[in-house]
Amino acid sequence: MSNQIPAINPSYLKCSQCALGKLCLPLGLDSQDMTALENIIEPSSPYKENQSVYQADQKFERIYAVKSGMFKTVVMDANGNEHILGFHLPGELFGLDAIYPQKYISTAISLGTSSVCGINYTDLETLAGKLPSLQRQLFSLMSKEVHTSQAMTVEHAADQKLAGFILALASRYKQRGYSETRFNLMMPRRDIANHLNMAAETVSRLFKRFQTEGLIDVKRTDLHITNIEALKRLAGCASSC
Amino acid sequence: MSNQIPAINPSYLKCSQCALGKLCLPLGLDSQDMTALENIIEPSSPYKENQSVYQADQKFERIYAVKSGMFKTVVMDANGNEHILGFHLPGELFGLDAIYPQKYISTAISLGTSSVCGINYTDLETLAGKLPSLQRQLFSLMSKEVHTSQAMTVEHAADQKLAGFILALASRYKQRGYSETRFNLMMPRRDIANHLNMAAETVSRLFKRFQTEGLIDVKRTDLHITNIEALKRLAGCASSC
DNA sequence: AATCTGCCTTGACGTGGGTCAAGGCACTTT
DNA sequence: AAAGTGCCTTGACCCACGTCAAGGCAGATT
Repeated sequence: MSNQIPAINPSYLKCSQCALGKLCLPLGLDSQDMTALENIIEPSSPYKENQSVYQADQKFERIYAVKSGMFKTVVMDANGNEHILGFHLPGELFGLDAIYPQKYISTAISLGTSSVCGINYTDLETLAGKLPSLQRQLFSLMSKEVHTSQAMTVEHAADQKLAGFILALASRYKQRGYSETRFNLMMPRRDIANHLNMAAETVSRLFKRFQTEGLIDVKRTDLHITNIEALKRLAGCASSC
Repeated sequence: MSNQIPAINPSYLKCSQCALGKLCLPLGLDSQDMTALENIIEPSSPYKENQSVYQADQKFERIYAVKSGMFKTVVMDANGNEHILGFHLPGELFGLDAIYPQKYISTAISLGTSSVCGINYTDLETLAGKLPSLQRQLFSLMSKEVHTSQAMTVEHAADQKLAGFILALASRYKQRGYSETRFNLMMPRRDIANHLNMAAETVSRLFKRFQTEGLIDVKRTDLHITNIEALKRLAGCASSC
């Protein structure tokens, strides 16, 4: 596992040329402000599967925006058990939880080939002080992050949690302009189970049950939601509506 | 339940005179910046037990800092089940999760007699753009909030969750200059259970087990931690270290 | 001082989901 | 094409914890 940012690929330099602009940090910035932001962004060339962007306990320097692919953030408890805090899709930030303690809490790992933009946090703070629209967007994204983590704690039973997880992914893919009802999970059952605090066997059995009940259609990591309304009813709407 | 801020009590006006200054929003501000912050703070006179500061779905206008007592934030799912997202101690902010959606997600309710400072969010944003130390403190507090919500998702078994909950309270009381090992829980068993997604009976049985094992000493809401190291070992340190 | 009310405790019982173990399926390596 | 590897599925079993029900205790009410 590497914790270095791979060499810069010049073709990836500009937020203004990035398809994710309208979801990511630049949301709400005019072209002049966006240029200022571009000057402090450090795009990376792709990470291969299972490479780490940063490790837990490492000194905090940058926050990261996902450019392509998917990343997971993982913590280890005192007994050596790993726990996946979350999965991060293109346009989403990670590393925000490191601001307060000034060191990374989790280790960030790529799922499949994936790339990020690194943003030096000191520079970002300084720039946010100058650009009200950037400051506003940062507060907004951090607020969203708080909400997302809280929503997860609401669901109770295993079927609710899994339904909520699927719906949260669906809604995030939809925002990004992908299909809400058909997408690739990217991560293995074991990772889903770990993230939701259940056994991989339970995920497998629930996928089967959802399929029998006509809610979804899964084959490996390829997921098709066939009855989104019923899925929302099952989830109790906590993560989604 | 009221959702009005009670009339201003002049004796509560100044952050600079507030014992919580070093924990709350003013942390890191010099006296000039603190004066600017004081001008946008709206202190409230106390809420009685079970009064609401704001209701879910209400338009977002202010974030709140706890001045005294304790508040809980509660959401209701589609099936009408309430879930307690968190408890808020003096010097802690709540309402931050409303920034992104621009409406309150939860209802905030006082536990016992408690008071808050309201802070108009638009004014706060404007001021944060002018005062780098305030902007920094806001980002830092929001990052902490993200971390807290995430930490909760790590614990797994009921005994780990309850141990983690006790330890998190202990550490927050310690930060505030109160005893780390002896404090008042403020909330009934039912609220603890709800927050941790378990039955009130389980909380009762676990309290008893912890007591038998010499970890704690509880009588109603009065809690005494008698073996904090063992409690930390049990929790797996996720919420605490 | 007696009754009421809300909260907590304790016991009995049932079940959701974890664990263990075996096998299947798809992709990789040779 | 055969063997290997990793992931997923399925079944059997069992335990932690939820649910239900009864009782205890402390503060409020009269």
